[in-house]
Amino acid sequence: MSEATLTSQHAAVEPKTLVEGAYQRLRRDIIEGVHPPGEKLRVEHLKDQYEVGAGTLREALLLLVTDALVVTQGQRGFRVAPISLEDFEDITRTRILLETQALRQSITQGGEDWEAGVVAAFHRLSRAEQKLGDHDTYTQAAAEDWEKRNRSFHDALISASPSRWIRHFQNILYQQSERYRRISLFRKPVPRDVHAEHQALFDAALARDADRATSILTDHILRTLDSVRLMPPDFFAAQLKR
Amino acid sequence: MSEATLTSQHAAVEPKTLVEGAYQRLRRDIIEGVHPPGEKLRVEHLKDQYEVGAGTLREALLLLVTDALVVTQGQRGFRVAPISLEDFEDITRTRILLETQALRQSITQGGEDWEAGVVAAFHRLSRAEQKLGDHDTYTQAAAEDWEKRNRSFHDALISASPSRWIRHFQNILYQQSERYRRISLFRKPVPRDVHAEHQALFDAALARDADRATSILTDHILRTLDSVRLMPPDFFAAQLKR
DNA sequence: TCAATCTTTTTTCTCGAGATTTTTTCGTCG
DNA sequence: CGACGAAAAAATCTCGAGAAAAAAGATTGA
Repeated sequence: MSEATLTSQHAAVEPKTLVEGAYQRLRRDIIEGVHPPGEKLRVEHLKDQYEVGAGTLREALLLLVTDALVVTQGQRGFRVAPISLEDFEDITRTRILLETQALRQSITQGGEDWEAGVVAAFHRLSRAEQKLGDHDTYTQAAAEDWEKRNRSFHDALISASPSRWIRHFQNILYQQSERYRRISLFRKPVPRDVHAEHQALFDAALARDADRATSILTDHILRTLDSVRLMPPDFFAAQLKR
Repeated sequence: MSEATLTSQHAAVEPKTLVEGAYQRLRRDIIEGVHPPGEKLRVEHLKDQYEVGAGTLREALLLLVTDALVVTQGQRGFRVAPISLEDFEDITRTRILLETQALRQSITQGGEDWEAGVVAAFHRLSRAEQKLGDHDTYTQAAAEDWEKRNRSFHDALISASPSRWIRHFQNILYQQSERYRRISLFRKPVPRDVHAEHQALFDAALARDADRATSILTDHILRTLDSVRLMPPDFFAAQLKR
C-alpha cells in the first residue's frame, strides 16, 4: 500500500533518510517552542546544530512548510510560523468543523475494530491522567506521555472516518494547536477536569450517540481556547523578527 | 503583512527563485496531466527538462508535497500522486464541507468590497461562458480562460471568510479536483448548463440567502462528481507504476 | 542629527560530484 | 523452466563550494 500518500505526519516512523531525521527533530523543537514563533531559521547555523549538510537542512525546512510550521518567502530564507490569538481561534474553529464531522462518520460507520481501538486508547489515557492526578508522581515525562496518549485517543475516535483528507487536515491542525498549548500552558499541569470530559466523550461515542458526542467534542476543543485567551495581552506581540 | 504565511498556493506570483519557477511549471504540468498520476518523477531526467540543477529540482518536488500533488517515500524518490474514484469522492465531499462553511461566513460577514469582487468575477466568468457557448469561437485558449475565471469566481465568493485555514485547505482541494477534471473531461466543452448554476449561486449570494446559496453550491460541486463517475471503469486502473 | 549612498559582511540560493541505496540484469543451480 | 543470488546499472541522497542576493555597517553631505 502506498501508505505515504497522505499523512506523512507524525507517527514514530523510523527516519529512512537524513532529511526525514532532521525534519522530525526540527518539527519537535518547533512544537515544543525551542524555536519560538517568528524566529529566523538560518541554514548555516542549524546545519551544525542538527549535524547535516546545508542542502539537507533546506529540504527538511521545505518539508516543514507542508505542516505550516515554517514559512518561506522568496529570497529571504525560512522562519518559524508566527502565532496570534486570531490564528488560534481560526485553528480551533476549523478543527471543530473537521473533527466533529470525522467523529460523526466514525460513530456511524465504525466497526468492532474501531470500538476496540477507542477502548484501548481511552484506557491508556485514563492511566496517564491518573498519574497526573497524583501530584507525587507528576513529572515532565508523565506530561509528555499524557500528550501522546491524548492525541492517540483523539486519533482513535476519528480513525473510522473514511475521509483521508479530513484526517490529513485534522493532523495538521492538531499539530498546530499542540504548539499553542505547549507554548502557552508551558508545562503547567492540565488544569480543568479533563478526565471527566474524556469519559463523557468516550461514553457517547461507544453509545453511538453522534449528536451528543460531537457536542461534547466541540466544548472540549473550545475549552482549550480559554487557556490561551488567559495569556497576558502582550504575549503574542513578543515575536522575534530578526 | 506576512502574506506568505498560508496560501503559497496558486496566484500569478512572479517566481523570485529558480525553485519557485520549477515548482510552478511542475505543478501546472501535473495538473494538466503532462505528468500522469502515478508516474515516477526521476530527478536526473527532469532537471534537464526544467533546466535546473538536481538539488533545485528536488526542492521543487518537496514543495509539491505540500499540495499533495507529489508523494515521496523513504529512499525511493518521488511520484505523481495517484488518483482514484474514492479519492475524488473524498475530495468532493471535503470540499463541500469547507467551501459551504466559507461561503456562509462570507455571506454573513462580507462587506461592500466582497460584493463588488463577486459582481466583477461573475461578470468576467459570464463573458467567458458566452464565448464557450458560441461554438465558432471555441478554442483551447478560451477553455483555459474559463478555468481561470471559474476559479476566480469561486474564490471571490468565499473571499470574505475570516478563516485563513479553511481557505488554505480549500485551495489545495480545488487544485486537486482541477486535476481530476482536466484528466477526465480532457478538453471537452463544459457539458451541462453550468452558467445557470453560476447565475443562481450569484443571485443567492448577493441576496444574502446563505441556506439557498450553500445548497446550490453543494449541488454544483456534486455535479462535477458525475462527470468523473462516467469514466470507463478501468480508467483509474491505468496508472503507471514504474 | 538625520538621511542617503556606498562598502562590507552575512545569508541564501544554486550547482556538480561523490557515497548509499535501490532496482535491474544476468548467470547458475535445482 | 523457474528460482535464487550475485554483479552491474540506475537512481537517490548527501555534501561542500561558488554565485547571487539581502542585510548590516560605514561614509559622506546637508
